[in-house]
Amino acid sequence: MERSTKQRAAIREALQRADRPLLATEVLDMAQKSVPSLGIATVYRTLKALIEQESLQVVELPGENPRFEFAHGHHHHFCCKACGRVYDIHACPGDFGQMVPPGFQVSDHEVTLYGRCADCENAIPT
Amino acid sequence: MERSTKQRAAIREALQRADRPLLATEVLDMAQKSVPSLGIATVYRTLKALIEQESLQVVELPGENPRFEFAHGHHHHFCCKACGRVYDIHACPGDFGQMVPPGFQVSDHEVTLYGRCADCENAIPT
DNA sequence: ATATGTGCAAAGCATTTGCGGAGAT
DNA sequence: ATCTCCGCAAATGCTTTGCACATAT
Repeated sequence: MERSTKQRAAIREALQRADRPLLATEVLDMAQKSVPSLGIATVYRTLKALIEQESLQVVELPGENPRFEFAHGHHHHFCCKACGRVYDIHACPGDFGQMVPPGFQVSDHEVTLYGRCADCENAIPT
Repeated sequence: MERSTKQRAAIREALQRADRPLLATEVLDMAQKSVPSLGIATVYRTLKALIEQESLQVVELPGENPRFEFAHGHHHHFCCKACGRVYDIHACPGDFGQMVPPGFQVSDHEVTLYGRCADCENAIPT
């Protein structure tokens, strides 16, 4: 990732503007507002490069395509079953060391919560 | 899932024999030992049906293809970074309700732990 | 001027689906 | 006999890659 191009700027900006992890196609759609000719291949290439340099992190939810967001420390995610939006959760339950059998060493963990976000709770129920 | 066929028996048996969640291709390979003509489409169709009737559950680890195991209650998984094996963890941290912003409702959660399993801890370090 | 970056289209994978024939009931 | 199931191959959907042209340096 050496040269600075309008495509890369647009992709960065899309990810920065969003307050949530974005799908590759969402990055494309948003970035195409500044660079209409942008292709999906460039999006994937740029995402890959940003991940390799650890600027981006990947958010993988079961059964869904990967989402991408700028790395901002250890956090978890909440997925709203009603609207599908994924929110960052900055709280962390902490250590899981005592959950595992003796001899096992926990170095890392991932937590994903599911439910209804505030917006959907307040809306008329299905 | 009504008729009983040798293909379905073989697929079931593969999943039952394994002491760990299996990839679709692993199910195929194992089941083909009893039914060599078995096709991958039948594996996917059968897995899908077993999931729908909640006999099977899907284990999705970030960046990996889904694995399948017979449902056996609420539990989580531990993935050994050294050997790649996936272990069931039957402990559960419990309620995550206080981790989310006000108005959010948590109905479900998933926890994946990473680290080194007892076998790899005892082996010579990398 | 040169090497990297981009867009397009084709290729790769994992998974799903349509269809005619095989098999369970 | 009937209706479901199977295997094959084609179709999807997401992601990657090859190539020729564009462009940042």
